[in-house]
Amino acid sequence: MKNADIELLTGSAGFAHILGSAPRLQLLEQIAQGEFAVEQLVALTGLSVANTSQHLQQLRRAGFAQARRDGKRVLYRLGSGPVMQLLDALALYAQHQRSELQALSRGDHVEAITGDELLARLQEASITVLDVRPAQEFAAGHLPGAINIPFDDLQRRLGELPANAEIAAYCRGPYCVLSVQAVAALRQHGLHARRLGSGYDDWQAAGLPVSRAA
Amino acid sequence: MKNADIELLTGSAGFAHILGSAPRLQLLEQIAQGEFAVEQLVALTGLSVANTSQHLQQLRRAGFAQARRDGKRVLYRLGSGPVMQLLDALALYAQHQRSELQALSRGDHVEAITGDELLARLQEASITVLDVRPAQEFAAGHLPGAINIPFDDLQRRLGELPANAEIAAYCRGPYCVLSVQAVAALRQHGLHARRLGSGYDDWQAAGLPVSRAA
DNA sequence: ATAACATTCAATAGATTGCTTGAATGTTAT
DNA sequence: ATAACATTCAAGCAATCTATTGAATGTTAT
Repeated sequence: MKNADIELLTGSAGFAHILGSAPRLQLLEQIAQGEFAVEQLVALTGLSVANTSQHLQQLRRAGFAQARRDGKRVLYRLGSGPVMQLLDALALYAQHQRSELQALSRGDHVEAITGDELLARLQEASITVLDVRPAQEFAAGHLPGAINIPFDDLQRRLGELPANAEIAAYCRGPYCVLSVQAVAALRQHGLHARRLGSGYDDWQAAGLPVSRAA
Repeated sequence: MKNADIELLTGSAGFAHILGSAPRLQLLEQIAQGEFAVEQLVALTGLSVANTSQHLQQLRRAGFAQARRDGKRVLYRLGSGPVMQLLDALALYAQHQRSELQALSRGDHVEAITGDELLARLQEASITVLDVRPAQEFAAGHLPGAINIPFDDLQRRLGELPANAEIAAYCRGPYCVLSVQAVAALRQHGLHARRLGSGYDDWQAAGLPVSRAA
């Protein structure tokens, strides 16, 4: 193994270690939504002031957070690098594991539906395909017969979905955060939803049929 | 904050904590490339047998690895969930931070190039645009005038790139792992490369011009 | 059965981390 | 200047994690 790889590896481990703490993740969740002063974060997380400050500084040293002074308070915001992507991947993984555990304990298989099975069931109209990507991406190309409800709109447009038929949700990649969250949300409302194993990109790359425009 | 969110959060922290150890990351790197017995992993990492086994079991409990028995050895492979996506995001972040530190110490700005600037410099032909996505994705649509060298081929096709002109590399998303690695590789070979701030998806979504076919 | 082997379990000492407390820094208002 | 405030620094103890050791489990070959 090359030296540079090992360096990168220990670096990665360091960053992961910083993320391996619930209080720090909670702080990151907060400052991902805007700038917050330490005092506010203390109120939101229930930690002590000094403790919060120290966590924030670990986040800052790792580049996960940036700080700027405004008067006598210090405002923290998310770092400029690909922080959200990392946090999303982490949340996605946690969600995936949790749902898999639940599935095991229920004997219920959350197995993602495959492209072939989907095509077959589309022809007999026994399944509804849901595209949770933003409307723009949907317009640029989507699976045939899919209906588009961007994830942000999902909660208030649940009524547009059939209550009894099966629903297959997808978005861009095979492990898109949105599609997993969408399936979780749909199930919470009693709908029979599964996730399409591959995302739109894979579908397209495999040469399967796509539609354009609405 | 909702209760379910906190649960997911502590879950995420747990997973991140498992990743926050260089030996474990090294083990994951190895088994990401296929199945390995404990003995082999011991040889590759230099850890003790018992220690390796314990790390592997932590990885297994967290779903990062799976094990199966083959005769008197136990073979480990990557878990079935979105493990690689998480590892990639982590490696990407580490790489990003490292290059940013280097840039700071050199006073050199690795600032990603913006779409507007790229368009302007394309018109005066003072820049070469490099698409490092797989050929299939490239064929489905790419930036005007871009040349396609998939990342896997980059090392042996370096000669196709202009030695003096500036190069802007991109792939799918704004923080695509490939484009960052590509820029790093190009710079190692003395080429003047930058990363396009947005990826192809963003470019397309912004309504900027694209070409199809080669 | 017995022996040889690969892996896992269990227990321990050493190091690291997290949270608390009290003092120090830096900023604004009086 | 002085006081009030927000944040950070520094030290200490409890809790946790790591790597090591030696024994235990399970598999194959003799």
